[in-house]
Amino acid sequence: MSKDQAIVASQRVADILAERILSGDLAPGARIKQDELAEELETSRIPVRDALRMLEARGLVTMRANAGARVTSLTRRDLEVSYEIRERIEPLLLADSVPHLTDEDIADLRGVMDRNEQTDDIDEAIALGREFHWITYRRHNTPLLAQIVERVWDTTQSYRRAYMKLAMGGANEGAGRTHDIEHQLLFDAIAKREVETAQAALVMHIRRTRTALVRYGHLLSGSAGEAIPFPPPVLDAVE
Amino acid sequence: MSKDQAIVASQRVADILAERILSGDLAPGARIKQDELAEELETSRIPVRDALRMLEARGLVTMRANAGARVTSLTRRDLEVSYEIRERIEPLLLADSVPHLTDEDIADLRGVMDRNEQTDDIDEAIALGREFHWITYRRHNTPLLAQIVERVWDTTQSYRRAYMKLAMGGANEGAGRTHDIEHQLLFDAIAKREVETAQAALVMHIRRTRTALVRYGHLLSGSAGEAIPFPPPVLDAVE
DNA sequence: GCAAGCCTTTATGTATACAAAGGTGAACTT
DNA sequence: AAGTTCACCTTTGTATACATAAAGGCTTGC
Repeated sequence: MSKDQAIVASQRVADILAERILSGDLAPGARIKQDELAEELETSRIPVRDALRMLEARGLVTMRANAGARVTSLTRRDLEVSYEIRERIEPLLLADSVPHLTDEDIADLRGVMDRNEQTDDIDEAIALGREFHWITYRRHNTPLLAQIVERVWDTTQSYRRAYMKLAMGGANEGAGRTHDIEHQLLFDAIAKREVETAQAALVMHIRRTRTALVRYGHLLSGSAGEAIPFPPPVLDAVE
Repeated sequence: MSKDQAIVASQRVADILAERILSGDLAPGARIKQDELAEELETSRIPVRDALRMLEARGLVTMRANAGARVTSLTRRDLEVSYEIRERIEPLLLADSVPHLTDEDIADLRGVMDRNEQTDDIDEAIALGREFHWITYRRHNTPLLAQIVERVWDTTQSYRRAYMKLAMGGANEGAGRTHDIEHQLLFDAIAKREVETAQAALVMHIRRTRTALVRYGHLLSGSAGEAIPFPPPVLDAVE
């Protein structure tokens, strides 16, 4: 009873699949075959189907009857809108959480920032960035809102990674630094429990990320920007 | 081939179940047994399970391993937050749609308003109100955003109905009229393609609905307002 | 040589059957 | 009499097997 050992197969499959998608192991648009997964994870197709549906609920996977499942892919427009959504609703979540954050939470935040300064691995930086924000949301009392926010984070994570690898890879050293400074601003406001200041810092942070991402967007993709229904991946074609 | 004849069983089941939930036939918190549904709809439990997962993706159903599925129920807090979310993201969807609305769309809007004035059946008024707003969103180009908005509408619909039956039932004749006036304001702005005015009207409309709903909230529910995890329904206990 | 249609192949959708987890009620103990 | 425990029963989770639809390659005709 250490934690909650994978109780049901479908949940176990869902966890593994989610990890693969979020880690970038499976890129947006990648086809997911039920048989393959079932055999690899030594289970039947039923739990796999269940898992796919669960991930569809999280927005990570898109299914179409008789046509299989794919890792959800976004158009450039969807990606941009995702950030506009975040800009508008994450301040709500933040305000709901900040007043209840403990000193220990603040210490955790500082810890994440420290770890972030000591790494230059992009994948780790992605994970730490995510951890940072979710600590700030840790004491929320609005599961519904948190669920929506998490969904947007999930579906955009692959693109965020693609962007960062592009942006960092170039001579663009300043980008990461700006990001860190914004986190610092957010942290300071949170540490002082200044909710509105923290909200403002968060909005600025998300907005700047969006504009930066849009500026790189046309480099990332071959997409015209039209809303393409299903099969064609937009960025990061898997093959 | 009149429309799209129920192609796959799971989709058919999902459609039927969704209709029952949205119509109020199944109240929040109601238990859904796979066997029952499967037998009634003359299919096996597999498509039923699939359908439940689909509805979980839409937020209409909440599942827990080994404990069954229930119609999603919201706490008072969740309900209030839902409206705060709507207030912040629906203007985005509206702005995305209004510039592309055709004259025919405008005519449809007027038609819905007319039909609404001629009815005093609450269930029909609910449906018409929903139809009205979704016509204004009809020409959007952001499926992801629309999906999130639809989800919030879906999960709150039962509560909206419960509130309206309470509010209208009383001597509160003015509530419905206010609602209609707000729709009229929104319509006028849209007809003139004044996006920002329309957004302002929409925000006002949602905000007023929220405050009205909160004012009645304590009458509707026995809930203390705490976020209750799973089984206990909050409003509209089914038995 | 190219295009179109049929056929094979492959993957998904569904049914039946069995295993296992949860909840409920009754009986027994304190 | 009240609380607790155990067993049964209900309901969900999973595996195997079969049906069906989509996709791609082959053939055939022009």
